[in-house]
Amino acid sequence: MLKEERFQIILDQLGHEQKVYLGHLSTLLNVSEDTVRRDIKELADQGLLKSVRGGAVPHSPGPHHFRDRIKYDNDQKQIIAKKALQFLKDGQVVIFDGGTSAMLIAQMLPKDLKLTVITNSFPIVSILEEHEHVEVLFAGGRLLKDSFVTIGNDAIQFFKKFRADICLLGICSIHADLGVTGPDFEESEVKRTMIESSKEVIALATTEKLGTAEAYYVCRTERLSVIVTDKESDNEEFDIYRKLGISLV
Amino acid sequence: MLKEERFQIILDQLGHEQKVYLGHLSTLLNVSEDTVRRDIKELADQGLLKSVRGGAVPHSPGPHHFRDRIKYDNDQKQIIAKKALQFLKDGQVVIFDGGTSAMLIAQMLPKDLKLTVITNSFPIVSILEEHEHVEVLFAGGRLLKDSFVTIGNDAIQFFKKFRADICLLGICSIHADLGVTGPDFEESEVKRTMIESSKEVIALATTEKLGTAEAYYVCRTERLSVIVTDKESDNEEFDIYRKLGISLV
DNA sequence: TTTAATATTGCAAAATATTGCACAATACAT
DNA sequence: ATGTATTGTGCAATATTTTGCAATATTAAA
Repeated sequence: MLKEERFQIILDQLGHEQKVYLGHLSTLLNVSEDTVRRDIKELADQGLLKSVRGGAVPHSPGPHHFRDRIKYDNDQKQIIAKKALQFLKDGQVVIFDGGTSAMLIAQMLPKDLKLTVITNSFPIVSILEEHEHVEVLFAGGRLLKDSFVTIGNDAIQFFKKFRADICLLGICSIHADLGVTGPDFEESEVKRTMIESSKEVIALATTEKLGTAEAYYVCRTERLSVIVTDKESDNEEFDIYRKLGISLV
Repeated sequence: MLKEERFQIILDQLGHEQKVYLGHLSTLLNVSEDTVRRDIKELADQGLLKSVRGGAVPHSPGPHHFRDRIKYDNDQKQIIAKKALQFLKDGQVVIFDGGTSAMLIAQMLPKDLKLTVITNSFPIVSILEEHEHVEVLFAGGRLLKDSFVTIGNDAIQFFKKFRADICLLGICSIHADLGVTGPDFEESEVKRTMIESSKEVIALATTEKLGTAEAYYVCRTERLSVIVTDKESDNEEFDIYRKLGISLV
């Protein structure tokens, strides 16, 4: 097997997963772990991935300090992202929220999927840049430097112009009675508009966020069409949301 | 068998497969591995495939990452960027155009300079992210993937909202009579609006762009306050612009 | 801390590349 | 045709790269 073939396979893996393990690759490629390590090092030097202890993670071309916020060793969001992918179909218009969950979905997006993506997140743009069949519409506004999205009235007015098929909404807190809430006023304002401009809202939430609430209101729980979590959907603690007509995945 | 026949067969193989092996080709073409190696080398020189140890893989054009492209243009534009810095003062509102020249200025910007930057360029945002004292206002719109800016009506309407002190304008062509012109209609539209929204326009132009013209009109030459070039300003070919009241740097 | 997992380094064997060269095939001029 | 230059080919000697292994160092976790 050519070295280039191994490179290709490793990079392919990172297109789908958010991490690859030395041991796994070693058996998959039929070479020693040392060789895999050296391959990874070489790819890392080319900036095509990031070498980490025990394996490798994708090199996100986005702003550096944003990348650090992603916890790669935490599989929860990756599970969520993978589950959420099933809802995206060719030709849809999709609003991507600025959180890390939506970002992971963008990273896993098949390269041949044809979408129109509307977003206010810079990292998402830098990921989708490589997707030939994705048209990107970006919401202007004031740059919020710590989360790398635009906010403010301009962003809000931008989203109001659309009627998207789906909104992928990263969730801070969901409470059956109190609805969806977030910790930042302006971001919550923008999220509210994203939701208003979409037919269906798919909430991306790790289970520990269920049943909690924060200061700023985003939307009623019933507005969500689907809640994608990292746990099995037959969990009994989800029943309360099912009663509201929301499907859980 | 003709050498050209072998070339054709090798390239055909790479059309179907993602790789070819020396050994395989050697038996297939009935020549020694050395010859195959030489064939591959020749094809690689023509850029038709990529030679790798043990065989060859299709030549991937590779996504020309916008940020990388900067390294090539450097020499002249760096001079320009350095000269242009003198015009930026604390507290100003500055529109940054999407070209590489403006990008270099952003990269050289002192970290303690206090500015409000308005732009439609993603690379500029990712540079200025690290500048604590720079507030960034970003123009939304449709993403133009090859130059990494937003364009379209949304971008135009965004710029119309401001009255900036300075517009840093990357120039495609300047002609004393025909004015400033560019090769892309939509980008030129946006540039026009940037100019309308600024008190002063500082043009960033390598000298070979002076005296040339392209298809799409941007603005009259007299609208420029300053032209920053890579040559000494006492050059006689600049006189024609001085007569129009433009300072050359 | 101790312990287990992972990384790094040096090294030798195997695979592959490069080089120089002899010779064959072809082209090209006379 | 004939000789000559040019190019293409295979072979062998040599150089380089790749790879796996083992010894050692480093890191993360208990």
